[in-house]
Amino acid sequence: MLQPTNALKANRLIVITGPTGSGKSSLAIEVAQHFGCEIISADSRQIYKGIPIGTAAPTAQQLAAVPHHFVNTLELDQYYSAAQFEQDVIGLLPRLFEKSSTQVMCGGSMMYVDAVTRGIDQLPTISAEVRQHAYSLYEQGGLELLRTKLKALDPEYYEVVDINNHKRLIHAIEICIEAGTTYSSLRTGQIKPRDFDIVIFAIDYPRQQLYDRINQRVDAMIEQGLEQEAQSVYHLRHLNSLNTVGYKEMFAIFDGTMDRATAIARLAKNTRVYAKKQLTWLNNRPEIHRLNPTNPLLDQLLQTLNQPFL
RNA sequence: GGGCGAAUACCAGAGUGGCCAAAUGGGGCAGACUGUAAAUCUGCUGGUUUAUACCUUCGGUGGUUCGAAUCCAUCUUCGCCCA
Repeated sequence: MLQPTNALKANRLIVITGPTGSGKSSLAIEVAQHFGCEIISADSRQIYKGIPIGTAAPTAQQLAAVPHHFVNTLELDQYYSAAQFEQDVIGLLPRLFEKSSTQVMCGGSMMYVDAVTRGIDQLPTISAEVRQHAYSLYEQGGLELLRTKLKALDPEYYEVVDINNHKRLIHAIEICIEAGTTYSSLRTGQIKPRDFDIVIFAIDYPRQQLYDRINQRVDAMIEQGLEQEAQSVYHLRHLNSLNTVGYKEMFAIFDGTMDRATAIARLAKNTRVYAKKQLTWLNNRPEIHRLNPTNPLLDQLLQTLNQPFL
């Protein structure tokens, strides 16, 4: 059933997402220029400083052409999350809407996109002590201990978690401890209403073409000096922000565990795998408008926006 | 010309009479996902709409055997060694 959501609200957020290498950034700039607005980046890695090449962050020219938010703003050791992103974006948008009633968000971190477009549940922030405690459980007793612990803390959630995924187990345990209640009682899964319209687009390349583009982009990154960039942050390799495709592979070269050619091939492959995961996520969001890259993207996007019912 | 070794699924590579449609890795495909998510985790990967089922596979052909990827013969190709 089509809902007449367009133009009901005063403001509108255009979201451009899709797999890595599909050309989101340049389309976002076109769209932003068309509407005279700014760009909110929804990218969990471009937000960090010092890793522009490997994360294919907007270039200096692109940044100069349109103001970008959430790019190159955090130190590599700073904690950040989808929930913080939601809060930050929702906090920023009113100010942006004052300048233009249409704004653009662009990025492939699907959880970040969801955090803004659908919202995520209110959960307590985990203290360092609780986090450390949860991880020490894993170190001491592995998955088995985590399972036992979670089963006692939150039997309901235990029934539905992926019990092989230590991150999920740990996180659930953390929340139960921190909140003093069960994680399942805090999981509403409800979509938060927003006071602005949301229209989401993704550039839909045929798989093979997308993979070709990714392979080319990896070569370009190497030419631009990805290896040197990785070298410059090598000493911080343990940070989550660097547990990232592009850096992991370069670090393996420095470690001497992989030769250069193998590492580069692996980087390309891991990027393809990442793109596939994004596609899987996209497949679960039928409301997203797919743009056909063989035709002018901006035109298609504007045409969709002009339809009376979205 | 002689001697030896090898040929296994998309690739690499185990298996050397039944528990083998065949380990494992790579690659490929598919999926999950509510707080570090470019993270983390899962399934499939000979065919048959389901399968603890059946069928077709382990270079070719022909044998031995109740039973062969595994043993024998022979052929083909590749590698190494002696000429």
